[in-house]
Amino acid sequence: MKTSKPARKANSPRAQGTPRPSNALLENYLLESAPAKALEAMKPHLQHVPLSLGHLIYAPMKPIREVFFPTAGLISVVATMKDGSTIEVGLVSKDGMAGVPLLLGVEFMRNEAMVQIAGSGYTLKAGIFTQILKQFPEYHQMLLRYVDSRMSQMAITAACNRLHHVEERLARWLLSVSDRVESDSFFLTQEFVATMLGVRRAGVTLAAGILQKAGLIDYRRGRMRIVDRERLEAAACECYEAGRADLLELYSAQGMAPSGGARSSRVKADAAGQAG
Amino acid sequence: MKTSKPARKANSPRAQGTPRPSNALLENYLLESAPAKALEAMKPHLQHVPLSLGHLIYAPMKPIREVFFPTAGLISVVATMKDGSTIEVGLVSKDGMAGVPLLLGVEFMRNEAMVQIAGSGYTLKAGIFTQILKQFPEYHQMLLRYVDSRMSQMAITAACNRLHHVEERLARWLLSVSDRVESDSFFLTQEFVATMLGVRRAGVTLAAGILQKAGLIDYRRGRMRIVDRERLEAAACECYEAGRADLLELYSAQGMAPSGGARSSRVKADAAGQAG
DNA sequence: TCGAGTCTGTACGCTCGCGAACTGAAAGAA
DNA sequence: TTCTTTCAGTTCGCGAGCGTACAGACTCGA
Repeated sequence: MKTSKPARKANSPRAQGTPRPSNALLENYLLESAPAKALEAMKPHLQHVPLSLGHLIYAPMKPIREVFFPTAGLISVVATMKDGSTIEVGLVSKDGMAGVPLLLGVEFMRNEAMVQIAGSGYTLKAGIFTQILKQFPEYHQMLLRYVDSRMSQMAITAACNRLHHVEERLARWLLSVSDRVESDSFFLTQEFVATMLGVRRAGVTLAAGILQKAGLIDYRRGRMRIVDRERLEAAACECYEAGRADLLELYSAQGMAPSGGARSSRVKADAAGQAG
Repeated sequence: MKTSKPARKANSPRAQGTPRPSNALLENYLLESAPAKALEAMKPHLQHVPLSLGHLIYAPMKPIREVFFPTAGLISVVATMKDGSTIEVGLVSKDGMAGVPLLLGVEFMRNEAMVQIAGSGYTLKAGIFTQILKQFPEYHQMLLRYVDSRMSQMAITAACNRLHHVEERLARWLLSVSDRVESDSFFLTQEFVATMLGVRRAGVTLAAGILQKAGLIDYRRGRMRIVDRERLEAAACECYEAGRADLLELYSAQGMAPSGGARSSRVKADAAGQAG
């Protein structure tokens, strides 16, 4: 159960420092791995903007005015019921983009999307983006693979939501977030987490308390820190590994060169091992 | 609460008899609404095959050899956990296709797919299908909208799985199935339903019992019948309406001309009414 | 330094759904 | 017919998570 290799530099926010080959400065994988010409065409229209905590990126059933390529922080796609209860159905970070429906020829969002961890990102006007897709079908094709990975994550989430317990789900979720923001500590209130997991705030307190007492995480007034990643992974449900494997899949298919928690080399082996 | 118009011919499996304009003989909306040339190119390679109950269409993590366009019956995409627990993450019928990843450039399924209600459908070899997509980008684009609708359904399901109770979910699910097979009665064991909803079999018995006593459904040894659709809709969670609105969305965008439960004209109004 | 606002810990009764049985009933085969 | 198999109904104790409420603790700004 214990991996011999140092799977991840613990506690070091933004551990990677090696610049990526070509378009590394952009700090968003979907932009970085764009064909050179497509990127060139986009560049003049890319606007780097801050993503501030809680900001509503998309309102449900409203047209998509622009797409977002985060470079830091985290965007959550959230489903809201009539009675106000909510739950997360998608997670977007520097390894992805918000505004996926545009890739499928649909011009509005069905769910709302909001900034969950502050950061920054590039925006691109919907019209221009659509143009780019037409102009560079290889890029469009690349991005469609990303859609598949999002679908896959959603399928896992759908199952996880039903079949697993709060504590495991919390562990899974924290790990996923950590992977995506490439840091072991980040700002999050329990209230917020509860919204994402679709449980009571008090439920999160309880679950987080257990994880904290066990020394897996450290939680203090909005600041969350993963202390023992190994054991937190053990505490998470299988969905974490499954999701991570999917991401890796995507990365290798796209020729991306990511670094960090979601990309430790043993994942692939694990996933393959349990496939049979 | 009661609609004046006869929203649906009750108890008559396959109630529609009016042939659809052009490619109506095909009985699958995604085929029927294909551009004429694309369809022509596909036709020689389409094989009409029976879909027999329980048949495994796709195994998880295996390459997609062929895509399926059902013409009757129902295919479920199911997520299975290590411990054997399962839950449905997608529903495919004559209004859709199985093998969506191919549309996104991914050549294997992440989840398994199986026949849940016997029927029939067309198969098309993956290689040929991929060719067609390249050759007819308009058709590919059309199908991508279908992907969006599947994603949307999945998002709803993910939320529903977490936030709603067995009884409402059962009602929703039965209605969805009924819409898709275009019949108010069909064969289903409680065991099977439990698998789809991700609950115990006994849980389904209980929920189904309540619905039956209330006179909404009629359930007898594998045969399921919707008795009072109106009230069953009222018993279902909001997710049913939401999903139905999405489907309608898709149909109108694609210029499809479907008939049956999912398409009663009042749906649009309802959906629009609650959008604000 | 104090107070307002925000976030977290905890408690209590309750409901839903679980796991694990066992019984009964229907359908199909011999 | 009788036997076997499959499906449905029901029970029981149990645990997870809910809704609600309140108290404590931290933070920030006045």
